Amino acid sequence: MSTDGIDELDGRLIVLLAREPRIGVLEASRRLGVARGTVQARMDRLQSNGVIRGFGPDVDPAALGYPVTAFATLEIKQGQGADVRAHLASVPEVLELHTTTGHGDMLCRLVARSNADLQRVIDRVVGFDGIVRASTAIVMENPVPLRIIPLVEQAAADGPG
Amino acid sequence: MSTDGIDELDGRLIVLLAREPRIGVLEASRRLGVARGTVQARMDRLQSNGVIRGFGPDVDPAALGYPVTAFATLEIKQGQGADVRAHLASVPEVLELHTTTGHGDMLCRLVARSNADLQRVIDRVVGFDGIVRASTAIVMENPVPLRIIPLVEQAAADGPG
DNA sequence: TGAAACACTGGGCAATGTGCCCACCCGATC
DNA sequence: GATCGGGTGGGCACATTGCCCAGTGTTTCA
Repeated sequence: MSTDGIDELDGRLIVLLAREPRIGVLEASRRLGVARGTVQARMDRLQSNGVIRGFGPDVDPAALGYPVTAFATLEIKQGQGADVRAHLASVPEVLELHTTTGHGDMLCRLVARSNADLQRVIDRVVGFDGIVRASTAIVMENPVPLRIIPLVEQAAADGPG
Repeated sequence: MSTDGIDELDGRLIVLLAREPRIGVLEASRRLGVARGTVQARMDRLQSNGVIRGFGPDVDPAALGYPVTAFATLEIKQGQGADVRAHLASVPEVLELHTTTGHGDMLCRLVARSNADLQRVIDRVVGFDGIVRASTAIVMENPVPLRIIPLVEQAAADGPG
């Protein structure tokens, strides 16, 4: 079993990678003041740990032509969960989907080309038998974009284990 | 001004990068069947475009020891927006924050070490003067993790402009 | 107390990829 | 008919990678 948690060096490495993703192993080792092999080993471990899932390109939907983001809370008909999940997964504008506690609900993140287009997306999302009701909140501002650095620093400070 | 939208080759490149983030420019050019310089130019353009924001490590909070995710809807006292934003930004467990239409609200994504720990996080989040009320939905399942590939394919199919 | 296990260091190697050139070609534009 | 933008295919020096090694300190455990 991989021990949860990261130590201080792991933390510094992840933060460094987050801030300057294109640097290589050698440069990272210079910045961190450790040997190259150490960085190599840490990165291997972090990835096989699952702490670092990958280095996918961070694509901005707005720059793709989808500047509108919204969150939709869905109420699902009993027993229709699997069908609804499959349906939502087939809609490209659904960027993520969670099932949550509360009203036996789902929460999904949507994007659209415009407010008018959002209507089309929502119609497509809710135009499915298993969905009883949907309430949508349109995002106006994003004061804190998805981030991980503060949490990494916290986790590193708390120490491994 | 950069024209919104991507063409079919951009799309294939992004999808390729998303699936195999560690491949280099040369390998990408081989896979796509184009010259290396083309890939180089496309990547430069996509990044200065803002379509690709970067290649940050994709860190899994669960593997850091924060397996619990929740979404909190916050009701804010009039005029306290800026203070609340600053307060939430100072909490590491707040991974993102949006202001939304609806009840003049905010929506934030939280993580915690456990359900019990979530209580601590929520107390910290809402223990601030400008926040009137909070309702929290704990994530049970994540049938569609944050994704971008289907949207990229859609955008590429729709063509540039 | 001794031995083994582990992580890190610092170094060396061949192979590969990178950044940066160039000349050339082609289609669209004016 | 010329120009321009984007793609091609090639070449170059240089840096980096992946992989090896032996040596060292620290911790763990018998």
